[in-house]
Amino acid sequence: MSTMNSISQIKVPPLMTRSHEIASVVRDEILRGQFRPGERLPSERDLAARFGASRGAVREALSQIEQLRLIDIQPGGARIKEVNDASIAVLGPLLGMGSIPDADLVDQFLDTFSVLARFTATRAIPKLSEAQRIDLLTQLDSMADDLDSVESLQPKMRAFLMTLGGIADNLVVRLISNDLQAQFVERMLQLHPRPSLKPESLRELVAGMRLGVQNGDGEAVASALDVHFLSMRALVAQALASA
Amino acid sequence: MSTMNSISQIKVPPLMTRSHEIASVVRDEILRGQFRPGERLPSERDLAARFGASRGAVREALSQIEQLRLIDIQPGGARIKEVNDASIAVLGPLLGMGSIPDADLVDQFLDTFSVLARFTATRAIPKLSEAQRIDLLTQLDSMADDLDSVESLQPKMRAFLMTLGGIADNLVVRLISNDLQAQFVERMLQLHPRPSLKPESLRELVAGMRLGVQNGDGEAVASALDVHFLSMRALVAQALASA
DNA sequence: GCGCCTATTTGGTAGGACCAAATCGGCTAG
DNA sequence: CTAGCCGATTTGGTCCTACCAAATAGGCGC
Repeated sequence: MSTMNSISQIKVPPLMTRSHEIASVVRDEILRGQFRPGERLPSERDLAARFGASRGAVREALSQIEQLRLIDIQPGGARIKEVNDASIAVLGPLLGMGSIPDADLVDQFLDTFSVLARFTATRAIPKLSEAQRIDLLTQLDSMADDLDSVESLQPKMRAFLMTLGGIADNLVVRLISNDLQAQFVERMLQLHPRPSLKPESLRELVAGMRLGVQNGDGEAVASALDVHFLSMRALVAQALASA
Repeated sequence: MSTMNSISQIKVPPLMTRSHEIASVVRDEILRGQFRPGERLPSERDLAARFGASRGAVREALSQIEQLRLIDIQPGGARIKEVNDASIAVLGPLLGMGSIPDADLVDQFLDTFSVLARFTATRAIPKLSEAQRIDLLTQLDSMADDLDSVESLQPKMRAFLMTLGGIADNLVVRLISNDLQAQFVERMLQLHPRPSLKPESLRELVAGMRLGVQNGDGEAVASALDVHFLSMRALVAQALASA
């Protein structure tokens, strides 16, 4: 009945409940380093009073922050933990704290993402079925059509990588990519000025990947991706510096 | 005052509260596929009745499951989402569901982890300071002493990789590794029969990494790790098959 | 100055109550 | 008989109060 559901539903404002509000505020305070690791968080009752909320709402909020491994809730008090030991889910908040994202962090993200893309490619290409190969080639040909418009290429690129991920069939990497996607991508898209790759670079990327797919050469696809992400990183660094 | 805290505290039973209990049960039911994506979860009141708990406890539990991106809580009802779109934090529960971990999933984990280790090595080695190089060599020499005892080598190996991670200085990878560690490692250690690598293989690994560290050759260290993880995967697959 | 014991604080949990939005049903109009 | 509307019910969101057990902190006694 609801087939359109699986496509892409409208971006509903994520229903900011009281507990999510409180969680995001407290979470950001922790990420900002306003508490030393080991230190005790204010009591639930204090927080409730501060936010003018019920203890229930505060408890839900703390429960969420605990999932980020930012705090350790125990009878006696919740204690702050090291940010370095937290969950990957803190990356998004960490990126969104300043007015512009931290350049180092963005670069680390791109570096990491490129490695995961390379990984996916090298695992997927060798086990391509003929149908899958044709599918990928079709996608690449479609990408070759709008190399100058970053806006229309990006979703195709994303779809291509998703297809590769499906073929590689590694749930671990897939879930990692989910998280990175959830944490970063939307925030990256708000970047101004938007970094725009030269059409020649994009053509090179698509052509390189196409050749690799055709020859069943995963390393070739991976190399093309490497080059692409390298120039991407340079451009983003430049964009962030000038912002 | 509490310096021993930072080393390694006793494994306190993670304080299973009512909400965590409920969360883990419901979470596992979802992971087991007892609900179709899009389907509605039983209402908070129903769950409370079923578990003999208060609605508050159930709400905290659902709030945690929501953080895993397994459900979507909305006025009108909480809806199940695709497991494939969930957070990386579902890996642990996914592994721990059967009596023995799923062999494919474990293999995917090791494959992924090896890529991250390789990544860390290639990024860390080129920017080694002389002091850091000596530190790493010292650690490797210490590892060379107990090659036959997997129990004592493993923590040293882990420490070595952590040191590399600190040098590579990539927060994204570090957080990913945190999650994988949190999800997998303890569950892997419960494996019976425990896979035990041959001392020769371990000696090869340590020697290979040592050479790479000495020459500032990140690719060499990475290759040694590759080989190591490959034999590891073979052994684990074998152990899981015979279990 | 040190250690023990109590009073207080803190998280854990239950239960009840109210609101607004979403859902579901039956009813009505075409 | 169908289609659409409207109201009753369900559901999540939030608050409040109360009580327990464990941890903490502070004062007392040695």
